[in-house]
Amino acid sequence: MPRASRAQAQAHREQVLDAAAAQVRERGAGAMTVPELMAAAGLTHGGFYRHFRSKEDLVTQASTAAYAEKIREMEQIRADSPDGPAARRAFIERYLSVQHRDTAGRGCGIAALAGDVARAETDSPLRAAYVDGIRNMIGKLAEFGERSADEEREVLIEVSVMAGALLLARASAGDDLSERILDAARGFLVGE
Amino acid sequence: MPRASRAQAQAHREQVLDAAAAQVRERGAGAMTVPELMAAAGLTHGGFYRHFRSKEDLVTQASTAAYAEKIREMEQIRADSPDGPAARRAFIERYLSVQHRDTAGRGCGIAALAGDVARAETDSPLRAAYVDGIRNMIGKLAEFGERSADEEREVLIEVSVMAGALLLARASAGDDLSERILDAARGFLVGE
DNA sequence: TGTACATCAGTGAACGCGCGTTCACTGATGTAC
DNA sequence: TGTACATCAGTGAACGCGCGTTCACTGATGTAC
Repeated sequence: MPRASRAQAQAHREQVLDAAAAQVRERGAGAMTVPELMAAAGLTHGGFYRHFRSKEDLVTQASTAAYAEKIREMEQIRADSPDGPAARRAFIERYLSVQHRDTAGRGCGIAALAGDVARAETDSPLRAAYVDGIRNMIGKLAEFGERSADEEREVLIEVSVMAGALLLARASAGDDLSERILDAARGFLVGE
Repeated sequence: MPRASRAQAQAHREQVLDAAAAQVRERGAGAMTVPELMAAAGLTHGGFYRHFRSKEDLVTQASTAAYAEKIREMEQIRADSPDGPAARRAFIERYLSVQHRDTAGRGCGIAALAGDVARAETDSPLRAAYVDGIRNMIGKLAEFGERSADEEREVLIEVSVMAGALLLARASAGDDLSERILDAARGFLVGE
């Protein structure tokens, strides 16, 4: 396959980026490799650098794509719901489900990448993308509810409970405790 | 240094383990290297395997040590406090401080390693150690408060808020949002 | 308590491995006329 | 619309690198008598 058309090349780029967006959440940037990601588009590793400046560049783009994906999902949930509170409830119930716990690759990047970004340089593009992502998520969540004066504090607590419960549930998956964490957080956020 | 005494060897082992317990929280298991850890005890890398079966073995022991360190800290706080609720308050305030956010290497392993353990095999020793650690932490936290009937749910929510807020604050450090997350969580857990 | 010997903590060179990245090359695609 | 040529997406061998791990070796420590 010595020369693909522009449309094909663009499709390859998107396949690699999509595979990376899943892998970075599921296994982390360190565990994903260039040959493996290129193979996801049916290619060999050599052509990687016609699409991305470096692996780090791909990781940043893939993370950004992961955050954007979640925002689109939130907008979809809002569109499918009769009102804000119903959207909020639907979002939280999906977020704290066993299914979300077990499918990190398509799940919330804010939760999945928190530990990795915490270890990144303070001025790294990865962190900038993350802060953008979490701001967007907070913004969407704020749109969902009619709220009190201390709106931001409430939303920040909600996000902390959601991300915290999801991460602890993932780390303790295989033990009863995992489901109990999800249940407790769900009960707290959306009532019995 | 061709042969150290048993006492010296034991001290070396502890220095390596201690350095690993800090590194695994601060940079993750993937980013810490055998030569670097041995250098922390003033040794070269070759002797590593007289102390540990493998790097993975060290990581497991270091994680376990990190969890135990935190439990000891909780017991210390309890001993220094007049009653349970005061201990709970002191623990939470320390947990959600900027200082704890900025010193992951000596901080809570449950929060720092959640993302890594979530990606470990379901039956790995790393995960078993983690579940032990989080159970201990939950148990200690439960001892701190006089509580309602739904004690476990309350404690699980508290732990989720704490770990979640700490992780999100670390990932967004350098931005205003980081401190606002810590403040919101602290306000929620210990009142104004 | 002394002596002779076995033990074993630590050394440092070496290994195989897989990684990210580079590069000369191929040949269909895209473009200029 | 056809033709001639430049472009460039993808190939696959090769690179340097640092990793975890092994191993023959050293010589002070620990032990048996």
